[in-house]
Amino acid sequence: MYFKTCEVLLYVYRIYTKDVNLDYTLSCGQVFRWEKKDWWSGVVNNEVIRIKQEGDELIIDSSLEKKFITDYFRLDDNMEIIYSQINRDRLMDSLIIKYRGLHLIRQDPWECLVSYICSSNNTIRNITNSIRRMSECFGKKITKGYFSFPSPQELAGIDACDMEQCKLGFRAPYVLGIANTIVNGEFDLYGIKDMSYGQGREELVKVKGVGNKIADCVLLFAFGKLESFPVDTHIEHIMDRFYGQNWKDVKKSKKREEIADFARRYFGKYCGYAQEYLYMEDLG
DNA sequence: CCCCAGGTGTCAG
DNA sequence: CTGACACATGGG
Repeated sequence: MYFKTCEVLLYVYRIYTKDVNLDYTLSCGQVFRWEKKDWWSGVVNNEVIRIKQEGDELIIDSSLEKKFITDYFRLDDNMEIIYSQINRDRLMDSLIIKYRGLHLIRQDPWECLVSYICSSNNTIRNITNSIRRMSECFGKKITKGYFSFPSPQELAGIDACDMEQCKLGFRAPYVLGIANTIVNGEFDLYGIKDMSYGQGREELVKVKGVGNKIADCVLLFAFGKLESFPVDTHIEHIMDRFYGQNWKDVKKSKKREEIADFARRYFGKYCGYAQEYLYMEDLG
């Protein structure tokens, strides 16, 4: 079904789903460019998407087709199997009940990488504002108030002075540096898609500004490596609280890696999903 | 003034 | 190899 408005061809269609909760999915902190009014609206793949949920169906207003939306929101994930695998104790059982339908999202690798570079020692509010400013300053205008996220090419030539308005602070040189290494062919970000979790991580941590945690975020949120378990302050906090006896003798500098390894053993190959439910819970 | 925020690079010991 | 510290920006 389609109709014409403001000289732009808009398509509205529905997707029937099971075990999807759009509000949890878009507000759990994994993405930074979605906003909820009546509908959720965001920019993905240089297009505006408006979407809302009515019961078990998603109503989508976008020129992006159903296949893209299904892939982006991982609507084909078999949540019954994933839940049964990660549901190892009372805590996860209660989180699955509480946040049922929270899906991981399959983000664009470049936008995801830059977003999580911005996340280091920062607040979600500041991250969101920086990403919005980068889009407004260096992306392309799509429609009123909506800008694409700037490509590596669009950021590669930019002078550090012109980046200051985006308020990335000490992270700006990392972002500009990575954009340049991608454009000149030194770093093949998109090639990581075909690598194993371990190989991809090795490649990502070679990048200046990317450590284990940011690498794990990109591997989970962009490349769909569900065995990735990013450990940040929130995850460390909640994991200490419920499973802390398992690493009480581990040195502080090794602790986050130990937590991630424990989670892989404990929650299994879909532990990335467990991570997002734990993160949601610790956000409060 | 202090502290902290989806961490990471760097540098003495 | 380990721990301490700086790194911009914004808010409590």
